[in-house]
Amino acid sequence: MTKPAASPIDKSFCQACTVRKRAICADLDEQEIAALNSIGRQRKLSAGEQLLWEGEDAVLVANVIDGVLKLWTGTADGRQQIVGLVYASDFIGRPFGATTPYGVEALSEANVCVFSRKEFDTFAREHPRLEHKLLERTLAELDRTRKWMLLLGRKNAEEKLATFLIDMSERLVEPGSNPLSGEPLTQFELPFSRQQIADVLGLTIETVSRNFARFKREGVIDLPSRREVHILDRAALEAMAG
Amino acid sequence: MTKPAASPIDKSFCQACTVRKRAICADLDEQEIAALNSIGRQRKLSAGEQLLWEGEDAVLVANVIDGVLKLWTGTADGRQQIVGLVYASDFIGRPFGATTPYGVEALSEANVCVFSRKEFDTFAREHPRLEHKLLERTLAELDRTRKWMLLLGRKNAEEKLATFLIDMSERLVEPGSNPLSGEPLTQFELPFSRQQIADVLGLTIETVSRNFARFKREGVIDLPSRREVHILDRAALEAMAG
DNA sequence: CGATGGTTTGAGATATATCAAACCTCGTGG
DNA sequence: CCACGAGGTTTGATATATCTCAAACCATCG
Repeated sequence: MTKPAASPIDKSFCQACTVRKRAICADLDEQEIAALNSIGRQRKLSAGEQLLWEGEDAVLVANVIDGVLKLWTGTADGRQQIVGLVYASDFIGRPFGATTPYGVEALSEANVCVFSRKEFDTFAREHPRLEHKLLERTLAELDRTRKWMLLLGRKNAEEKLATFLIDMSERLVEPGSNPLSGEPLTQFELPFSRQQIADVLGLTIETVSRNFARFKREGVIDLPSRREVHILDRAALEAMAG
Repeated sequence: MTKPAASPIDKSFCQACTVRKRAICADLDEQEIAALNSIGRQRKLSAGEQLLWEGEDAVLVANVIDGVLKLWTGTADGRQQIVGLVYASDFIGRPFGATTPYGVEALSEANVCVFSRKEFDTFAREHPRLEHKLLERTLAELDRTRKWMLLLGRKNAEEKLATFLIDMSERLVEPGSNPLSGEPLTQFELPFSRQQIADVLGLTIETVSRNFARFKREGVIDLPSRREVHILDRAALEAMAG
């Protein structure tokens, strides 16, 4: 009903959206969705394409429809740290803030549902249910981020990589299956290069590579190709994660 | 007006609260404050006292009235990582969550304004302005935490300590003066032991101590006593922070 | 096929951890 | 008032995990 075809997104878009029930829009009714619809537009990103730059004006926010993106910062001399990974149904950007606090770059091909930050802010303030969803998500993300600080500050390379693999096996479940309730995967394809894994874990590419090799040698995992991982002995891996 | 003396906190309490204008309660009107008042109570913590334990049921949330507290996690074998520091007007605890994700311990004597988590959740859901404040605060905290990941993952000991000292000089401003608009301090007393600094930075106590000594030897800072710091050459310190 | 970019493997350097002892500081009790 | 003890801190000597530099390797794509 309601809006004409002038709407930036086909009005059937949100209804067809694969993450509709899991993203922050989940609690909105038809009318609210239509209103949100009218200020959003879909955008396709190719692997390696950057959506937001650290320090620039916070012009837009977005929902991830599919694909994987990294949030990153770095030092002046080029060292990089990945400070977050976002998957389908996750939210991107900095609402209620003037500047973007970190860069956002697609690691795989990705589709995102983009909003002007200011328009989104206004909409959010008028829709407490949306703000509540956003709050729950932000609180969960903060918990996850703080847990990662233990890894960065106190774990050694072996523990870091083991933790990373466990984490991936739990997060790379198919978008179809319900997110956290299911079983973790025993085999999966990493959407990251070795360098990106190093930038997540605060290690060098060589240390990552050597530990992968060792895990394989010890029979804990198998590596059929560069990006495929089979977990052969999950208990051992969990023990290594510390 | 409204409530009788049976209220857990004297109804004049919130009005007299020193963080009233800076905490998440800031946007509430008199009536709302009174309602919040009726579910909260003040509690005094002595240095070293733990308010929340990681993994336990999330029973309470709180506002910090004064003092400094640490948020921390650790590994099974006792390594510890401080994942956050909270000061006057900051919010503590995990609303809308079943378990407490990290321990909370007072580093100095502290006063906190405590609420049952469930009652607070209910109140928050009925008061979007409060939820909005909480959202803004959580988003800011997430930004700060992610910035700290760069320090933990990619900075060396010198850069870590320099960054820490700069950060402290900006955050330990008197509760009276307005929080972030003012000048950073050139001298201050750290509310942390060397071990706690090490646990913030992901270093050992010896490495922290050696770098303090070196900074002093190089004339960048002075250390009149164990916990006092004078910044003698802020520009140099900022350059070292990377 | 040959070039290219990412990855693995190796040898060596180095920052930080570890282990250990000496050193303050401050409160307590003789 | 001083000696003592305890906890935290500093300093030193050594070990080691991880980084750095460099070369070989491999997959992919024209």
